[in-house]
Amino acid sequence: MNEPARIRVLCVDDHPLLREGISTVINNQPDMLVVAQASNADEAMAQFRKHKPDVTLMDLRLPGMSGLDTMIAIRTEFRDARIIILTTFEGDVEIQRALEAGARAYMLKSMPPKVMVEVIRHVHTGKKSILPEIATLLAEHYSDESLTDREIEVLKQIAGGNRNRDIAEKLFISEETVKVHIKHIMEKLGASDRTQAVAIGTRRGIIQL
Amino acid sequence: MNEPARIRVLCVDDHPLLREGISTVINNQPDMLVVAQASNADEAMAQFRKHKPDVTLMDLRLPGMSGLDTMIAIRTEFRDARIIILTTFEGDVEIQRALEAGARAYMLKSMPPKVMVEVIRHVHTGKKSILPEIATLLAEHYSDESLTDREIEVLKQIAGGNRNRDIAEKLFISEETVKVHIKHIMEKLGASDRTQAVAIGTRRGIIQL
DNA sequence: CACTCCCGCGGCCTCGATACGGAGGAGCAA
DNA sequence: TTGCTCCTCCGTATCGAGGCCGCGGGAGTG
Repeated sequence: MNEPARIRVLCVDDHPLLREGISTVINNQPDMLVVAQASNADEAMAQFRKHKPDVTLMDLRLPGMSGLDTMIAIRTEFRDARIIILTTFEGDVEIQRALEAGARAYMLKSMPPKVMVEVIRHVHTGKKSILPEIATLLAEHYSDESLTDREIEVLKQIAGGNRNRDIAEKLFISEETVKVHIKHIMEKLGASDRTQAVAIGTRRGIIQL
Repeated sequence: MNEPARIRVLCVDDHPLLREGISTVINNQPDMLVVAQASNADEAMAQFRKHKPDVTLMDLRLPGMSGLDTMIAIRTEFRDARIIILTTFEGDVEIQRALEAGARAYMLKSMPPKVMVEVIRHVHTGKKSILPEIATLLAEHYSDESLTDREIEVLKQIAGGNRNRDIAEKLFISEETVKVHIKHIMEKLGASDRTQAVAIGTRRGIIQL
C-alpha cells in the first residue's frame, strides 16, 4: 500500500446512470477516485462537508436548488472548493455566471471521458481550465450580447405568454419600460420579434422553459 | 461455464459517459450484457447487423439522423428488433411516434438503474413495457392535444420568427389558413399567444430549437 | 351514406407589438 | 468629475396578431 494519494472527487448529478458512467471512468484512472455522489443540493452539501473532496463535478440543472446556487452555497462555506460545472447544453448562458461565481472549469456531458479526466487533473493542480471550444463559445455568445438581469426577467415573462402590460404590472414598471427592455433583448439576440427571442433564449439556455 | 445465455444489449447514445454508465449497470447484472455500443445512426446500423442484439437501447436525439429514424431503419431490415427508446425529456412528443413506429418501451434517462434493467428483462420476454408514469404522460399530453403535421410545420415557422405572411409564402398557403392553424395550435397547447405556444412546444419536445 | 377530422380559404374588427423619436436618475469605475 | 451602463419613463405612428363569423374539398371510418 504505497500508492500516491488519489484525487478525491464528489459527483453531483440527478441522473443515476450518468453518475455511474462518470464514476466508472474516474475509478478506472489510477490517480483519482469518486468518494461520494449526490443527486441534489442538500445531499451535495452533506457529502461535501463529510468528505471535503479535492474536486467536485456539479450538474447545473438539479431538481430543486440549481447547481449554480448549490455551488455558491458550497463556496460560501468552503472558500477554496474546486468545482467543475457539468451541463448538457452548449449554449447554456449559465456558463458565464458559473465562472464568475468561482467555477474552476466547465464541461459538457457529451465530452469524451479522456477529456473529462484531463480537466479534473488540470483543475486539481489549481489552474482554471477552460477548453478552447468553450472559450470560443463564450466569445461568440457573451461578448456584448449577454442580457442583463432585468432583461432576463422580462424574457421569462414573455415566454410565459404575458403581454407587455401584464409584464409591466408584474415587475412594477411601466409598459414603456417593458418595451425598451424587449427592444434591447431582440437586438442582443438578433431576433426579429418576441417569439423568436424566446426561441433563441431557450436555445442558448438563457431561460429554462 | 454453464451459464444461461445472457440478454445481449446494444446501447446507442451520443454521450460516452452515459453509455459507460448504462454499460456498467447492465454488465453488473448476471443475466445481461452489453455486446456493442454506438454513437450515431451509421454505427448503430453496423453494430446491429454485426451482433443482432436481443434488445437495443436507442437515444432519441442523435447527431445527424434521429434515433427515431434510426429505429425505423433498423426495423425495416430486422422486423422483430426489440428497441427501447431512451430520452432525457419527459414531455417529449416523440414518445408517441416512437411507440407507433414499433418501439417496445420508453425510458427516461433520469430513471434509476433498477428500473432500467427491469424494463430490459420485460422487453426481452417479448412484452411491451410502458411504465405507468409514461402512460399517464401520454394520456395527459396526447389525448386530444396532439398537433397535426401541418400544425407542427407552422409552429416551427413561428419559432423561427416568421410573420404569418412569411409562413404563408413558405408553406404555399394563404395567410388566413396560417391564422387558422395558429389558432388550433394555441388551443391545443393552451397558449395565450404564439410566443407561449413556442415555449410550450419546446418544453414538450414538439419542436427542437 | 353520414360522420369526423384535417386542410384550405375569405373578410372584418380590435388591440397589442414594434419602430421612431425623446429624456432623466442611480451606480460604479477610471 | 467624467464617462459608462443600466433602468426608468413618455408620445406618435404603423403594422401584424388574434378573435369572430363564414365556406368547401378530401380522406378515413362506422
